Amino acid sequence: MIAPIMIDAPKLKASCGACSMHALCLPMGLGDADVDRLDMIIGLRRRVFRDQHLYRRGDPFRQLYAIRFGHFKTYQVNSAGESQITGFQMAGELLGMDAISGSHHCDAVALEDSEVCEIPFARLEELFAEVPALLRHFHRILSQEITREQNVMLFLGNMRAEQRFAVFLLNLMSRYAARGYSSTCLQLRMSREEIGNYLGLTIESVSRLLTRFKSQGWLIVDKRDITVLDMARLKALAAGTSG
Amino acid sequence: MIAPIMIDAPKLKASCGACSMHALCLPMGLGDADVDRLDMIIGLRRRVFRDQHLYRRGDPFRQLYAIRFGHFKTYQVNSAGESQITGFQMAGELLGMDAISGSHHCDAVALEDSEVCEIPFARLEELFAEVPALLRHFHRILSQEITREQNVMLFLGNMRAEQRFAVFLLNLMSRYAARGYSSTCLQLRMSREEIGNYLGLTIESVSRLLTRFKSQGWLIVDKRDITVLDMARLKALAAGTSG
DNA sequence: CGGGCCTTTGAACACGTTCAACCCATGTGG
DNA sequence: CCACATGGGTTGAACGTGTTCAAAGGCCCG
Repeated sequence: MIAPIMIDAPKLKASCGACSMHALCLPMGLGDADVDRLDMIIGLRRRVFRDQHLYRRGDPFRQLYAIRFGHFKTYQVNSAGESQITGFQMAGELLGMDAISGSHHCDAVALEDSEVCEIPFARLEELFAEVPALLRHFHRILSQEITREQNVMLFLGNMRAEQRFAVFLLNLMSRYAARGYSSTCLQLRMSREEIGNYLGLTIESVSRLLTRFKSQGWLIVDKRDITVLDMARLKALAAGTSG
Repeated sequence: MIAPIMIDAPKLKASCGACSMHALCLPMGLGDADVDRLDMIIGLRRRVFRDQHLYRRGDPFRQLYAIRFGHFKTYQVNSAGESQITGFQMAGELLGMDAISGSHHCDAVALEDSEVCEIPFARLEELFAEVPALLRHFHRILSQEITREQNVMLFLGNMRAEQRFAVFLLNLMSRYAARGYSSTCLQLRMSREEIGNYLGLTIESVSRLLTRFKSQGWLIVDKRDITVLDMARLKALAAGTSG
């Protein structure tokens, strides 16, 4: 194993106030004064290149990461070495919450060249005491992560392939929509294999689903560019109310 | 729907100091003085009879619940009305963390007559400011819940029935062991159907698995009483290292 | 004894997997 | 320039795990 040679991007101080994600991210709902206090503890920005790890299972926990831009995947590995992708994360979302118990319990890898803000947790804890609104929002984020995962269990546990895939697409759509992007077009950042892994399906099944959705006229598919033509249909599939 | 007539058990003040679960539950690791402070905010004990809801999806969030004795299941319901059990909880475990974001996102139902402590969240938040160790432990609990769920995704997403079932049994075993019970015998508190639902299998599959494990001499099965005869085998199955 | 519920067992089926071949775009070296 | 390798994706055919449907067994409690 030879570490790839790469030049670290200059590490710039991050600023929540100036960040386009501040309405979705950790400072959500804070007043200007409190955002400033948060800014003071937010650490450096860190570039993470495609396929690079942001953290690995077993790494000691020091900080959370807020995604400035780019995309990540997190995955669990079982004792037989097989992995299960547990989520895809995009700008404005927080990474590393699985590690608050002491060390990281999953791996996080960049799907494309990305940038995160490092949030030293010890300093964040200090700030919690001074900014109760921040603590409250942090608890909401943790709670939402728990609920998000329960919804993944829901589709892994009792939906058929078609329904899982529809839920997956709609979930991505709505997250991009919340970030101001089109709510009918999207560019997948992950490979078919990664989608399949996440959905508990094989790459072939995902490929067949895409082909079928396309041939039914529900989607336009061009490599990783997806356009939804029949949103109602997709929603009906996701809801399980279409036969 | 007629609400069942039942006499509410007298609501007693809960006491962490006197509770046998205090080493596993919210007060874990706190000094006596801090446990006393926690005691002051812990609300009443509440009896929840078998099949009764502790909370329902959509209920406003006011408090967390610590299980004193008994067992619960939590489940998600999709728009088609199908449900997915997302976890089984036992004494010393916390319920309601999915709701911190505002309202409950799943249902919690008692598997047997049980008792919980009500922990008013607003008062807990006040206490966080005064007892940092409590806040830190609370964050650990939330984080562990996230990791637990990721492990459920792992088996729902890429294990075969046999392996899922082995993982399920071993998980129960270890949790009972942590509570001082036998690490080879256990009494299932949930029906075959509930196990199947949790594992993403049908009741028939669960029944066949039990029969097979029994006939292979790995388990003794008598209704809901399970005794493990070949622990090594079970662990190998769970790890996926047995062919 | 009878009814209800949970569980077990059997047989046919179906969904998604597995295995294999092929496509296509990209990049590399002669 | 072509030959070739590579990685991601698609397609087809056979297979297998777990489901579905159906029936029967066991147990509790009235």
